[in-house]
Formats: sequence, C-alpha cells, structure tokens
Amino acid sequence: MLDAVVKILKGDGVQAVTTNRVAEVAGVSIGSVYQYFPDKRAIFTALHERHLQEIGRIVEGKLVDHAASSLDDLMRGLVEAMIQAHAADPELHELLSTEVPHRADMGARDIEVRLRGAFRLALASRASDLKPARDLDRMLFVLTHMVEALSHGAVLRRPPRLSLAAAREEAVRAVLAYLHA
Amino acid sequence: MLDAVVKILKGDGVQAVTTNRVAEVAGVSIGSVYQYFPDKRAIFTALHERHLQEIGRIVEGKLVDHAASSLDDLMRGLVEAMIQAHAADPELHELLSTEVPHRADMGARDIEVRLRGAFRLALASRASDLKPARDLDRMLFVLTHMVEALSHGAVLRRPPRLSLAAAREEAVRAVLAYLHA
Amino acid sequence: MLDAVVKILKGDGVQAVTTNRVAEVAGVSIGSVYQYFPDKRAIFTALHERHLQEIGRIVEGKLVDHAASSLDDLMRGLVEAMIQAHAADPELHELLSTEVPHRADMGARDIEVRLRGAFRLALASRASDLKPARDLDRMLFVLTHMVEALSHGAVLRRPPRLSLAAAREEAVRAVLAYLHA
Amino acid sequence: MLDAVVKILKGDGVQAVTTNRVAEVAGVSIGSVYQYFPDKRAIFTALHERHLQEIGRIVEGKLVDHAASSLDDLMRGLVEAMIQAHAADPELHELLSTEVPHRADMGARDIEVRLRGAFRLALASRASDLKPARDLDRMLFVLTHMVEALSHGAVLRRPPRLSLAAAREEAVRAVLAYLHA
DNA sequence: CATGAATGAGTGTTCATTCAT
DNA sequence: AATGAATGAACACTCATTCAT
Repeated sequence: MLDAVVKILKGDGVQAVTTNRVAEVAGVSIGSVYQYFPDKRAIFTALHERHLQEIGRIVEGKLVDHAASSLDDLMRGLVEAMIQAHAADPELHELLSTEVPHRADMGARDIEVRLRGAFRLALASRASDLKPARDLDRMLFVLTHMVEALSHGAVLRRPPRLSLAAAREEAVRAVLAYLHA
Repeated sequence: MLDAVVKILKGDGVQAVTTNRVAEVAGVSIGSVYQYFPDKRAIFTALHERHLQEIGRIVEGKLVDHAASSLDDLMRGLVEAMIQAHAADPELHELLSTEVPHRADMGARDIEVRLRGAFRLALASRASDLKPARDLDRMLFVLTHMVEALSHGAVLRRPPRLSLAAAREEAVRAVLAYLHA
Repeated sequence: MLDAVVKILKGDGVQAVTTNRVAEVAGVSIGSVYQYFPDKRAIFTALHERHLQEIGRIVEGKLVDHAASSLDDLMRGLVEAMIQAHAADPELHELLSTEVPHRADMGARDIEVRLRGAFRLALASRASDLKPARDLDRMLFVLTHMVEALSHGAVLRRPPRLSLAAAREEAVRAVLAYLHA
Repeated sequence: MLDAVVKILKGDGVQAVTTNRVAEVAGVSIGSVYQYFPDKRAIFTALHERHLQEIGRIVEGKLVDHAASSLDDLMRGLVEAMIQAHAADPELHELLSTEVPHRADMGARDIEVRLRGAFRLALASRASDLKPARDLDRMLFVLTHMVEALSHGAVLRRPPRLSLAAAREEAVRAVLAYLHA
C-alpha cells in the first residue's frame, strides 16, 4: 500500500495522493485503507518511517562493517553509505524530502538524530584518534549536518558538470579535513 | 498580504492558509487577493521569493563588506551572515523550509544557487590564497551545502545543550578546515 | 435527481440550478451528485438526453403503429405524436429548448436527426405513394424542420386566439400539402 | 461594444462573455459599460435586439420591393430574404439562437412576431389570390413557423449533401404548396 | 463622464472520512 | 474483515457590480 503511494507520488505528485486513489492503486477498498491507517497523515508518516529505517539499516550496517577500521575509513564508509542510500531511489528521496509533509514533531525519529547516534558511537570508541580537547557535541553537530547535506546534495543537488563520483570524493575529503583540523 | 500569510502560518500551520483566510487576516477582500496573485501557489512562491531576497541581500552585503578581508575572514563573515539571516525569524524560516510547498522548478532561484554565486565570487578574487590544484566546482559544491546546512542547523536543528554561539563557532571552524585542507 | 433539476428549473430558472441546490432538492449530498455526474454540464446533458429519448420513443412508436397505414395517415400520426410529446410538459420543453444550455456537439443526437431517421423510414417503405422524381434529401430536410417547428410552435408559440386543436389541424394540412405538391 | 461581445462570443463562447472582458475588448473601462447598460442581461438583450432589427429591415424591405408582385413571388422573396438574413453571419446567428440567453418575456419583440406582421400584410392585400374560406390566423401560424424554421435550417441545419441552393429551392416549394393547397 | 481597484456573495468541485451492509 | 456508496465541510476561484477618485 505504501508502494501504491510511491507510485502515485512519482507519477503525479503529492496532491494526487488522495486516500481513494491510494486504495484504488493498491487494489483494496478505501475502507481497508482506514483499517491500517487512522488517517491520511499516518500514511505519509509510515512512508517516511519506512524510508528512514532503510537508511538507518544501511548506516548502522556500515558501522558494524567498519568496527575495526580506522576513523578515516569509517567516515569514508559512512559518507559513501549515505550517498548509496540516497542514490538507490533519488526521485523518491527527493519527493520525500520536498513534497511529502513531515510530521511536525518527528524530532526524535529524524534521520539526523539517527545519524547523530551513529557518529556518537563511531567517535566514542575511537576517542584516542582525536585531539582530546574537542567537544563532542559540537563535533556531532557539524558531522551530522555535513554528512547529511553533502550526501543529499551529491545525489540530488549537484551543480551541473560535477559527477557523482567527484562529489562523493570531495564530500569525504571535507569530512576528513574537519576531523583532522 | 504576505505578512498575513506569515501570521496564519505561524499561528495555525500551512493547512490553515486558505485564500479566504489570507484575505480576512490581511483585511482585504478575497477578490483583491486575486488581483495581486493569479492563484494560491503564487502566494507561496512570492513568500519564498521574498525570503530569498532577504537572505540574498544579507549574503551579498557581507561579500561587499569583506571585499578587502582575507578569505578566512570572509568565510567567517559569510557563515555568520547566513546564521544571522536564519536567526532573524527562525520559526518562519523553519516553516518556509518544511511546510510551505516549493515551486517544483524553482531551480535557478534557489538559495543554494544564490549562495554558489557568492562563493564563486569570493574564491575567484582570492585564487592565490588557495592551493592552485583544487577544482572550483567541487569546492563550490561542498562549501554551498556545508554553509547552508550548518547555518540552518545551527539555528533550527541544534542538539540539546549546544548554544547557538558554539554551533556558529564550530561551523566556521569546519568551513575553514575544509578550505585549508 | 434529474427530477430535482426540473423542479428547480420550473421554480426559479436555470441560474438557480446550482449543483448544491440540486443535491439539496434531490435529498442527497453534493458528493453523491458528483458520483453520478462528472460535472454540472453532464447534468444538463442527461436531462436533454432523457427528454430526447422520450420524444424518440413516442415518435418511433407511432411509426410502428402506423406501419400499415397510408402515408397521409402516418404523417398525421407523426405530427400528432410530436405535438403530444411537447404537450406532455410544455413548460419543461420550453425551458429545455430556450434556457438550458445544449451540448455544443450534440449534433448526432439531436431531435432533428432522430426525426429525420423516422421520416426516412416512413418514406422509404412508401416510395410508390410519391411522385418518383422527388429528391429524398430535400424532402427530409423540409419535413423534419416543418414538423419540428410546427409542433413546437403549436404547443408553445401559438398566436393568441388559435386553439391547440386548430393549430394541429393546420400543421397536418401543411405537411400533407407539401407531400402532395 | 456589442461588437466586442460578438467577438468574444465567436472566439470563446458565451461563458467567456464577462462584463470585464467586454470592457477590455471594447477598449473602455468596466465603469463605462455600466454607463450604457444597467446590467449584463441588458447587453445580451441589446444584441438580440440589434440582430432582430436587421432581419426586420431585410424582411420589410422585401415586402415593399414586392408590393406589386404576385403572392407567389412575394413568398419566394420573403423566404429568400430570411435565408439571406441568416446567411450573412451564420455563426453569429447560431450563437445568438443557441447560446446567448433570451429575455424570458421577449415575446412581443420576437422574430416570429415580426414575421407574422409581415405575412399578415402580405396576405391582407392579396386576399383575392386565396381561397376565401381559409382562416387567417391558422395560415399565419403555419407560415411564420415554416418560413422561420426552414430558412434557419437551410443555413444552419442542412443535412449533409444538401446544398444551400437546393434547400432554399425546396423551402420555397413547400411554402407555395401550402399556400395553394 | 470615465476609470478601474475593490468587493464579496456565490459557484463548482474535491476528498478525507464514515458506516451500513 | 472488507467493501464502497454516501457524506458534507471546506476550498480555490469568479465575476457582476459599485463608487471614490
């Protein structure tokens, strides 16, 4: 049913996503839609949730994969993972981030919060690689936003003439530069 | 009239922004609203446009102010300007970026494109301060997204316990670290 | 629901026929109106259609009834049938023909086209009753318009002091005069 | 200004005829439109009126031209005049008779009433040409509707494959057949 | 007289949601 | 549980008309 939403979203945009249309495309009755979702907003929330889980899985998977790597390698892995997560279905990601309404209070379930958790873990277990004096909260703030913006941008907001590979390369470089500063 | 929209937006969210309500709050008739805007979307577009102009003015002003400064000082100025622009009315900025629908084809008038122009100028006139081999497009890509995300984040998405000043400080540090890498 | 339209039409004229009013008078919700008709025009179209079918039925019934009659008797029957069809609800007929907008392309479903078909049939099976040299298309043209105008006129546009019976009588006489000329 | 209405009518249909549009096309202000017409309906009424006068002039002119002709020649002249009147601007005539709302009480100013007057005159001064027993009102009724329908039909509702000339010929024949019956 | 900005009642239409079957 | 006809509040938008300038 969420797939039906995605289909409509891609085909005709958010305003075409009506509950009746969703039911039709999903091949169920409108009544059944309301069996699973209390209201329309819940459908969008579930869609965001699902997307978030996917990204979360990828990011956390990378974290595990690189448990034994250096901080630099891990960071590179994380950036690449985020880009890969976005690149899987850029159109959907774009739609989700610009057209589909976000729950106002989504706060705690945000991609950003999730990412912050990942970075906290990554840094915590590698404190020794960093200059000791640096404040963790500050770093998490910068890293989170940098990585999210750069990977999102690399996939969806590249300036003309910049390849995805080049953007990725540069994003990694920027993150590492910050870490080593 | 755009102020009426802002008022409603802040008070009751986007879905409360109906053309009739806008007219009422603005103290004009609904007919007059349609004298100035062809349709509802145009109202939102105009609101975005206005906000964009404001940011543009601030950023470009900083560019001029720091015409004689070092690249580092300019960058610091730019980041601070962006944060100041967002901080002027964070709630509005938040609303504008998450709730109010964006014109699909806004492309060329995007804040990001505008920022890119500013950075291009900033770097072009200071080529000597940089390691010559670096690719301009790559740098613009990274700088644009970094600055936008970090200043937006500093104002609206700070983790708990991180002050705005600290976030700003760290954002500047990150940008400079990248430039000097 | 079409009956509701007729009621409003008779009571307050076309401009009072609003979709919401139709729903109200029909005792259903506006939503239900749109379940049966794609838009307002379709309501009018359906009304015309229904009226047309009624006339068609009457005319074609007469055709069958008089299958064995002489051409004169058939013609008399046809004229009388048309008058009877109009006379059933003259007010409605008047409204339908003057106030209710016609579909622009109704062409092929016109009362006139339908009548032409009836006359073609009537004449075809009685070719021998006519002077052979006469051109069929010409005759159909004249007969169709004569009968329609005269029956419509007899019911709705009689000059003062002329009874319906007299008008009918004279209409028949005119049609027969033409046929025998 | 009525010409502006005609222009809009032909270009985009009745529903495009708004008072503001009329003003714009006529090159005057909307205020000025209301200087000459009390309301919108009056504009349509005036348009019908003008058209009616034109037809009236043509018909009455023929009446005078044929003051000395035989009844047959006069009738032929009248039919031809009506056809000519319609043929001058068939599109406008069509629009006027199907799309543009008629004043409900137009009664007395109807084309039909006007035609009836013409025929009354024509027959009155030629009583001797007719079988004495015939009732004048009946004849006027038939003649009026026949001539109007046939000339209108000849120009605007001809069946495919029937030329205007042939239709006119046949219309005249029908009228004369009735007169001589 | 002419203007045209302003008005606002009223329109057609949509769509989230319900609930009897 | 599943259905889908029915609902009706609410919306974007139009346009005949007015009136201060």
